[in-house]
Amino acid sequence: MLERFYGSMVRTRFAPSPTGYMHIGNLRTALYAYLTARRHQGVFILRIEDTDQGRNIPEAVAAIYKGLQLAGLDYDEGPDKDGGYGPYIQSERLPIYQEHAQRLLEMGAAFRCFCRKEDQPEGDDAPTRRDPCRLLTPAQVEEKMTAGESFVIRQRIPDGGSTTFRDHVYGEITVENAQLDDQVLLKSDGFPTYNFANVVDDHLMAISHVMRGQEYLSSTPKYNLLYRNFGWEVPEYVHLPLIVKEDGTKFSKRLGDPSFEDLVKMGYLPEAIVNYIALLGWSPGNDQEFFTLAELEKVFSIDRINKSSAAFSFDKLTWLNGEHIRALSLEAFHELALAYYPPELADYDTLKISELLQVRTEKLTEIPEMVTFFAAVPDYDVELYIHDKSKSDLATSLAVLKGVLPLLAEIKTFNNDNLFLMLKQFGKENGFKTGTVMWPIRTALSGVPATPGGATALAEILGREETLRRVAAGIAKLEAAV
RNA sequence: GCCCCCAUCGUCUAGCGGCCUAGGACGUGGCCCUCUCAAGGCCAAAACCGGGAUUCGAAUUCCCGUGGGGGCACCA
Repeated sequence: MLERFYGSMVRTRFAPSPTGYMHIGNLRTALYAYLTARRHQGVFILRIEDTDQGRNIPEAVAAIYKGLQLAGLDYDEGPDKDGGYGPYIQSERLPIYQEHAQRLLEMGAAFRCFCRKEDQPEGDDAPTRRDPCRLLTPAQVEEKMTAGESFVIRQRIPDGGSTTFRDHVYGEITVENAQLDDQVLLKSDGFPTYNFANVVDDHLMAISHVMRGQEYLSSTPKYNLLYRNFGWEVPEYVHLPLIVKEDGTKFSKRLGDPSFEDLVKMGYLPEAIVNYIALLGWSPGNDQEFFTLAELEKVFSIDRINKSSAAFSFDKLTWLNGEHIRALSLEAFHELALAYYPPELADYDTLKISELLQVRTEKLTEIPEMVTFFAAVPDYDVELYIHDKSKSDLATSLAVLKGVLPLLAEIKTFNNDNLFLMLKQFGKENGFKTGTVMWPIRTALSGVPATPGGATALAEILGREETLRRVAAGIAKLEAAV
């Protein structure tokens, strides 16, 4: 399906409006556009769509750069990377839109509309598709203009007929022109609407594949009419299915759903989010689910994009995040984990702690909770020593702890392997299962029912001195209870 | 209201007329491993929205219905 472009350059673009954050749907659009460009040795372009003067957030453009960088989507052309098709910020292209609107006016494909915004009907039903101003005579237009009345420029939709276009994922779509409205192309403030700017820019920037959300599907015929008016070749269209929540409602930042940046703050790795997002609406055709960006660049294909909307599953993202965490080198994971360790852990060998944590961490944010016991044993219930599976109860626990205390004090090399062998031997000699020996020690050392690593691993990290102190405290606690 | 789109396990999906007693993954349940918890291994429950039509044969093609989503802004 892409044959037509194998001979020429594939150029895709990501054209966000500066809202201050990277919406998940936008991230996926950017990803797919990026992957399509990379897959065909094409060019990926960043264009800023800041044509809504009432909605611009000053720092928002920086957020776009940051988001793309975080995701690893580097662009070949953009505001700060001139590729000869600039400017790449729409607010800097105003004369271009005005000139093109003028051409449309001259060929009769557009007209000036002097209606006041307040006069426009805004009901849910029976929208006026044909604007009354399209009937104004040149003299009337002249009169209103000299009177200084403000106006917008609207597209003149043909009265009859229909418009058909082909979309790569949705196939052929036909819409009656009667269904299309005389949309505004140029606002009264001189800025273009998205509907106009995207057509002009996509053509002028030689975009080969227009990739965007499915919400633009029904207005695409209007864009095609514009391309036809200008005599331009229509680009390839690739509309992407929506991303929704598991309850089927829209995934929206405004409704409290996290943005890309929010997800990172929640402890998800950017590469895991990118991996997960790639699978939301696309599948490789085999069973592989773990992908690095580099791998995606090799296998991504427009032909395998799905039509139906996909629900965002935090469960699956979390699992995939765990996969990415485990795929990290210990050093890389350690560096990430460091930021989540409480300062009290500084006394310990945190690299060893990281080693225990890596296989047990699904989200970085759950790290603090998993390691607090290293800093201090919480006030735990003595019942914690009772554990059926380990055949451990208060009596065995007390006996084990007491028997093991001197051994721990004497053992020459205080490390995981030696401790394990020694304690196992202790169990054998005293008729205890290994688990019966380990359970009370682990409990005394941590005060929590589950820890990253077992008794001996914790002991090694805590060191002989602290281990003895905690075991002694455990003995005291048990003696008080018995 | 009008127009457009979509429809396989709870979720993401494979399937592009016979290979389907519908495959994989997440999640869920069980077992194994085991020094707790994870990780890992094994197993289980779990789906083709409904009705017609085409065909020797339909999850796959067509039509109708139903359900869901999107659009109809001087927002993108």
